[in-house]
Amino acid sequence: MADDSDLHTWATGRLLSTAARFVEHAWDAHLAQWGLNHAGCAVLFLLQDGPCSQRRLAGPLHVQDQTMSRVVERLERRGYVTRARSAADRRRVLVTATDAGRAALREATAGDRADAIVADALPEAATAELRGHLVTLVQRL
Amino acid sequence: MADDSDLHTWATGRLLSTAARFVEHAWDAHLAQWGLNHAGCAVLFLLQDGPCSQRRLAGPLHVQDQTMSRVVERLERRGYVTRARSAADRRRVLVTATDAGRAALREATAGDRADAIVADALPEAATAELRGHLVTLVQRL
DNA sequence: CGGTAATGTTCAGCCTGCTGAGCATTGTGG
DNA sequence: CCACAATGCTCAGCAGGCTGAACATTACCG
Repeated sequence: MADDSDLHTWATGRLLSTAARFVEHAWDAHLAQWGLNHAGCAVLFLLQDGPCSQRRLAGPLHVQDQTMSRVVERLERRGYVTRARSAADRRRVLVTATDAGRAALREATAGDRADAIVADALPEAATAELRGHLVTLVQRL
Repeated sequence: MADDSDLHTWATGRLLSTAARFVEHAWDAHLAQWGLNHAGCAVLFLLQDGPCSQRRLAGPLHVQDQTMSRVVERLERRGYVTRARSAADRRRVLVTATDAGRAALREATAGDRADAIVADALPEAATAELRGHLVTLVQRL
């Protein structure tokens, strides 16, 4: 309790990181059932629209190419994704979700479990406000 | 722009992590001038009240002991902190800020640079709302 | 056509986080 | 007093981030 009383004196950045870590941790714990985590889950989500190069996966997620390379490698090890050099442009690596990958994504995200984590701790109106401010923050940075 | 238009469809967790990463990155870039980062900076801040065991540093920051161990080790390498086994309880490691550490903290945090990062992207009222929701989230998780 | 720039991945290395396990010290109950 | 639990820290290893640098492929321009 002594900790939380000081919470208001923290820099907003630290507050943000801590909250993000907590939510991410809870989400990862749920995804662990399928050998997934938040990063891999986001990639599988993007792959629903069809195969995609690694760079085109990294962009929307605002992550470096090098980071994406390893996330995809891990997904490949788990058998949720296949990688193949593109025939049209041999620099590109085309990432494709496997049936297992699609199934895992479907099961893991069934019932909006992702947002339930936040929804359990925050009223709906507050969540909407929070999301709005976060979107603005991301867009401006 | 195509990326940001999809931002509203993201899970709140991903939104939170991305925003946190962005703010942290900007903050780290500023702290790099003194060979610091967000983690070390928070530790130096806590040490203002005097020497402290590593566990008592990890608690308020909601971080594992193992993580704190390495953050403090890094601060020690930079000369911002000294470590010594406690005489009263030889299990404890007493961490003490050096003059250099106190000076670095003072310079790095001068002018509220930490919150300026968020303040530049978000109006004051929105920041207050955001902070309120984050505090609630952390307390409930 | 050929040199140079741009593109897309990967490798090496660092940092913060986590888990799991080990180790020394201290506290405690029989 | 001594075995056993609790405490405080460290080591090993993994994962997601980042930077910097290398590499092959492709695009472009003189």
